[in-house]
Amino acid sequence: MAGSMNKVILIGRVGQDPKVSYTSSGQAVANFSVATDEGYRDRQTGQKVERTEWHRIVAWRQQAEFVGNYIGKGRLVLVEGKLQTRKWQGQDGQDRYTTEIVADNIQGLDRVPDGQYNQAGQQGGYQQQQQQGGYQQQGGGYQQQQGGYQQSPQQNQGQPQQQEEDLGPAFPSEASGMDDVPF
Amino acid sequence: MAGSMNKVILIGRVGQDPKVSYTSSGQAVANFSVATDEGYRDRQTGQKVERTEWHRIVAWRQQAEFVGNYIGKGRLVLVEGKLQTRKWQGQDGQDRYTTEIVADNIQGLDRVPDGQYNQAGQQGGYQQQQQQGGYQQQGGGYQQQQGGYQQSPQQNQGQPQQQEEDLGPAFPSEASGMDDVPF
Amino acid sequence: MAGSMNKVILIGRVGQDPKVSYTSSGQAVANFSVATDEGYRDRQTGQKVERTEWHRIVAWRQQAEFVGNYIGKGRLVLVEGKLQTRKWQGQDGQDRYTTEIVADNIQGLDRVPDGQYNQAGQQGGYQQQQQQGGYQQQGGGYQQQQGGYQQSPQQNQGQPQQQEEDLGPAFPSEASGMDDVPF
Amino acid sequence: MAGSMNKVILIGRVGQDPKVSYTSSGQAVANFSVATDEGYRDRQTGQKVERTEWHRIVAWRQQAEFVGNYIGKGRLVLVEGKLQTRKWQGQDGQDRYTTEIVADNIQGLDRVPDGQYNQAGQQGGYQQQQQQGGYQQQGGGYQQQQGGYQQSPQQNQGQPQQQEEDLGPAFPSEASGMDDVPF
DNA sequence: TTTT
DNA sequence: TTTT
Repeated sequence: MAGSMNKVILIGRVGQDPKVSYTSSGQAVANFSVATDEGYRDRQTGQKVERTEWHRIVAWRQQAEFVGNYIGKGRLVLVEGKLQTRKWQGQDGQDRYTTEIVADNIQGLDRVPDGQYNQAGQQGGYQQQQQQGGYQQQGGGYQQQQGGYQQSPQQNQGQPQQQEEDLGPAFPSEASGMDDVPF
Repeated sequence: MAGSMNKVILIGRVGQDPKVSYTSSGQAVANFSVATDEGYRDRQTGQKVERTEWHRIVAWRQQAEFVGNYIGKGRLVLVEGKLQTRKWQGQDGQDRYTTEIVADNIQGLDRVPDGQYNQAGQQGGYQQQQQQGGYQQQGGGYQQQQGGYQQSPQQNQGQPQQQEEDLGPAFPSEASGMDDVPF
Repeated sequence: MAGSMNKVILIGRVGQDPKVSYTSSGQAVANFSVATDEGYRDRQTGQKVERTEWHRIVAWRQQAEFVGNYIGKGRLVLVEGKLQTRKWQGQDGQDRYTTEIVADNIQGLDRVPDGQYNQAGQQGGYQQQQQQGGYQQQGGGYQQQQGGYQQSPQQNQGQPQQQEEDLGPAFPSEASGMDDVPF
Repeated sequence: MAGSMNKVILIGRVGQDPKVSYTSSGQAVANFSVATDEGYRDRQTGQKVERTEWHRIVAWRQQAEFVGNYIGKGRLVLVEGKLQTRKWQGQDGQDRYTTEIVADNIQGLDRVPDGQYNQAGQQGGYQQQQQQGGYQQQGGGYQQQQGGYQQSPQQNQGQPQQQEEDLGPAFPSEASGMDDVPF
């Protein structure tokens, strides 16, 4: 713990509207992806190349609520957090590993599109927020989705990241029988 | 490229002596793991818990040479770099993804153990260095592994800045002929 | 040099259009200020307070040219660099110290206002750029301003930062007899 | 507050044993300096030059206590924090400005020298700690300096989060009764 | 999957 | 001096 630092700072664009869910103990968790771009000169051709890197972001509790209310597809965001690699099991029973940035600071760096944010703090509960047009599209939470993980594995074919199952389970102990999911 | 940042800063301990190899075009590449520790208080038990996170580091060219000469198992290091997720194929033919920190700044933060570093710059070539006791354990590089890696060059299509043979499988425990590494 | 890091990362708003000048050896240098905001809760009153911190930024060469062409008052910017404290002499002959961020990475995070940027790279020299409406307001450079520093000390009274003399001399060896300037 | 980042990360050596003091409201505050080194190649002579930069660090409350107990002259430390420029008045009545890093994360990166740390947590109060050889050299706090600092409380108007007596003059060489510090 |  |  001393003599240790695990810090990530990203600025990039959000790929899809974040998924906000709730654990069985009631903790909010948000998952989304951020793209960073890098320009470099190819060493062989000498040409400029643009390269996009995708990052998986996880936010908890108040950060997750903020994400659900204010962060949507296409927004430019600042994400500060730490790296965490989590183990889960593919359908073939083999171990898979996914690395994510667990965010402790998320900020929007551009304007919230008109009509797309939520007066969350002023108006009350989460259902209310959804009706007002918050960014999050899924409020069902993992508890209600547990059945779903095993019943509809085919949903994830060819749609790597934005289905319910996209990240591997948020709480691997609560899930089993996941599809193979890339990144 | 503008409005983008992809930055990682780690301070931690090196898990095993780095592997230094050379691509077929002669580029040095070093691979090693760094552990960061985090103390936190468990929300349910209220107890302090120590958690170790392992990070995969990749360094190229001069950084790789430096790593081979000065960075060994157990050293406390600073690593600054960027996140990069790379796709590879498991033995079952399925896609796997591995996230690494591509380092552009690596520094040792403690003393080099006596007799364990190399007067690289003063004495010439790489073979010479090895004989003097540099940290790297594998100087032969991936050339010896060609049977494994060069059979499927198409795996790396669309992976800029990475030679096909540069990094190998993400989780060495699934592959033959490599040392154990911490993850 | 080893075991050392000096890193600053700022995201904030540019206070005034940057000043771009040239040293006698022809190096471009840009100076500007960036405001960061911090919200905190006052420990005594319990109220939320917004606090603005101002940072002095210096950029050299290509970064300075970029700043002159694309960065103007009010823009949201990312600045990455290192801290540097520089000594200069006030009119009373006493030493003064000014801390600046020497930037190696500057990016605009919002849109360039219409008509306010410069096709610098495509159209040629610096005079040309100015006529096309680049952000920088001063192309004279320090060489031509050396006389001015001593001839018009009164210009700076009560205008702390955006006059020619505002930063203390960029190259203290080339200047003398400066006003007392607050940052 | 949103769209804002003010972050500093330093790794360097502590210049002198930190000063730990207490504000009149009982808050601990630690002040010390950290040196970072930078090697660069002179553009004119082509020679390698080593340059040392000194940074002023301020830590509050628990961080300050930690500093008093574990951080001493010569230690290699990690400092993470934010930039803050503070205004004060020189003996000539003129405004001076000092930029400091307000630390929220301080870690020692090398071993604590034998006999030089304090079993603070295990043994109780602060006086006890001092007698056991903690690093801090000044436990009396600014109370002893009231003659100098409390005469002009109005100097600090508009300086949130800073007690009037907390930091003293920026450049101790200009003030009486303080140790030499590196800048 | 984003965006310029 | 910026901006929300």
